[in-house]
Amino acid sequence: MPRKSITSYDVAKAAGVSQSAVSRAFSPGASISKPTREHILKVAGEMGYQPNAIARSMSTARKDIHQKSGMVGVIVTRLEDPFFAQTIAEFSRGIQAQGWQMLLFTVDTEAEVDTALNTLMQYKIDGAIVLSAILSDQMARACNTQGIPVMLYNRSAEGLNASSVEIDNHEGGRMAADILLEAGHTRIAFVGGEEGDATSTRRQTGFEERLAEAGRQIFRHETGDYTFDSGREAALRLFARKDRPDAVFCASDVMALGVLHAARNELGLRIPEDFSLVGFDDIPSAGWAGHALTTIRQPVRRMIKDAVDNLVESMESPALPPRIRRFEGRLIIRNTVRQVGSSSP
Amino acid sequence: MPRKSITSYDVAKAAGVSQSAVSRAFSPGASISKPTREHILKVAGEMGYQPNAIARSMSTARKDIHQKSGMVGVIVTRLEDPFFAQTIAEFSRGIQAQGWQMLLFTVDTEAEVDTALNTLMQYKIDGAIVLSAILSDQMARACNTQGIPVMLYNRSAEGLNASSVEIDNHEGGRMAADILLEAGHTRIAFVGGEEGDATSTRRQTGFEERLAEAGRQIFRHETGDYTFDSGREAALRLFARKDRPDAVFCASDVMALGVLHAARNELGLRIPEDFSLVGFDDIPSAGWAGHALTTIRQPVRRMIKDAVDNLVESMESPALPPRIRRFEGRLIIRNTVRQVGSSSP
DNA sequence: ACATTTAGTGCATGCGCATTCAATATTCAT
DNA sequence: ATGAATATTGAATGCGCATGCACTAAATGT
Repeated sequence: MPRKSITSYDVAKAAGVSQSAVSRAFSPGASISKPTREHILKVAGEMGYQPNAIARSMSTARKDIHQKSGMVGVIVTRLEDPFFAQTIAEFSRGIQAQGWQMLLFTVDTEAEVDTALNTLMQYKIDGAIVLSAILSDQMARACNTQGIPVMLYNRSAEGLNASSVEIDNHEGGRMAADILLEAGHTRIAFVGGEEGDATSTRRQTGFEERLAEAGRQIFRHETGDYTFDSGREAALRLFARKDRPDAVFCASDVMALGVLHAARNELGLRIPEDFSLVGFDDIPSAGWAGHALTTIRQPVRRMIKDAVDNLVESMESPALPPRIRRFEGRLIIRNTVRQVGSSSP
Repeated sequence: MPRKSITSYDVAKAAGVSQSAVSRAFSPGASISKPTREHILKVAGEMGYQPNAIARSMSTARKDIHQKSGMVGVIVTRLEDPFFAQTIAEFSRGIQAQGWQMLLFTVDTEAEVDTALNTLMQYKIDGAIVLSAILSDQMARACNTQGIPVMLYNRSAEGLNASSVEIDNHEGGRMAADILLEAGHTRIAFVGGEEGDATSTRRQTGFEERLAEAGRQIFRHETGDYTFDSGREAALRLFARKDRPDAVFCASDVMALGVLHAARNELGLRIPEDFSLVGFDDIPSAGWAGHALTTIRQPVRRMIKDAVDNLVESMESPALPPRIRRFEGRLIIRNTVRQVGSSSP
């Protein structure tokens, strides 16, 4: 039998003060004497009173200032993916550390982002983070109008009047090509994301650019969807033919691991003896001893700290202009690329 | 420059009706004529009006009925763990599918759960889900008083006046012992969670019980913290001595994979030739070809659907009594336990 | 045709809090 | 000690919406 919860009036009555006093007791920096505050806090504690964040949000909706809810909306796809899991975990900690709450919305396709953001905006979020997806011009403008800063993570916000934090995908692609070329590979395959996927496309472009500089081009191109299985299937297709690649670059570690497991344990191939493999992201499992995947590392911690800090700044000073930030990846050499000088298979 | 957002009054004026009419237009089942509703919806659409969920929540706080916010609080630890990532992903979809939003709170230790729940309650969540942790009696009672149903996932709510959904850990432990005994193992090690961890303890108890029935006991006991590295380190310790185990049961797949990688790739051991390995959970990567980990599967999908459905019911009918539900795990036989009849190492 | 129900609408109110304003208490400077 | 500046306090108000209530228009019954 749910009972009405305790309000500031109840506390005020019990403490023999006005409701205003109670409100002030719970507002850091408010004009109230120390003894009064302590007394109220004591009484409130005994009664188990907690200020109602919803009501607080209501009453801060004044003039033309956007009402503050203390919540940050986060929109994410494929949360089960290790890369996003890690990302969300970091975001959650970062957001909480700054005193905000995280309203999480999962979408299955990029097309749902606008709707999701709309829903979250009904909850008067103070800011939004969109992972690996982009919003429409229109939606970005709507957020702008409402004074809600938007942070795109893992995508560029160019031309959108939003902030963004991402890895330099183009340069990352170049790095991958670099090490594969250096190892002397000639039949280099690429496993990317779905047609039109911005991240994959950038990685591919950088990869091809570097290849071209060496007078080469992608030997074969397979399309996946960033899942392990899609990597596995790509491998099955790649090695089913007579003319096999001697190296594979995957647009993500998860897909690379799919290739790795399929190759070693289903096709009986050796890595790097039979072909070299390079991933992207450096998720935790890429470093597991049995994988030892050579990959391009994203400085996730730093990127997320930067994203959170920037978003918080924008939430606190709505006038701040958006900022687009690109981080450099780093090649992590492990054991899936053959050493220079080894003989070609 | 943030502008005041559009309110129902603005729409009312534009549509030539009262604010009440606008409110009714957006409330399914409210008393309003079809033409009026359609006209209002049209005008509202043109103006970009969206009802303010915060204000809506405020005004539904009536009488002694708890105010509804449309938000479900979710408290989680170790979101980066594949098991939890998958769990949260499912919960998120389930909660959204039923029209609720998810307010996510990450904690680092079980001790923070009470505080976290308290914070979430300030946001007037309509219900709470706590993953792999337990709340204090006191907190449970507080939720009860406020009419907030609590769902414990991966923990039993026995004696707590809360609902819970979990796997039968005891029986799961027995299953693991079963297959290991059947394979003829005699020096069986256990890698569990930290001292006092309820889940690990239950799995261990069931495991030992079955072992005892066969006149055996745990050969060696190692303690981990459910991370890959802790599994790896446990393996290093287990196989550093002369008297090595011939089988290892880990309280989680992640730790089992730590053991597997360390054994195969750092210690040069073969699985299952040198020792058998059994995990728990059946996370996606357990099934990867190169792992092929024999494990106890949790019917995650079903469990989460059950948890969400039950919580939603409780949120909609506050009088409903809590319900404790235990699911049965299933042994998934893959390739990390030696076949019966093979010779002992 | 008239009484009675029903549907549709607007007005007024309150949810719990922060905040402005005016009133009072306290402190400080001289 | 005494006026001025400052610190505390309470009363009153509004945030945006849902809803009880009163009232009118339409629909139904006899």
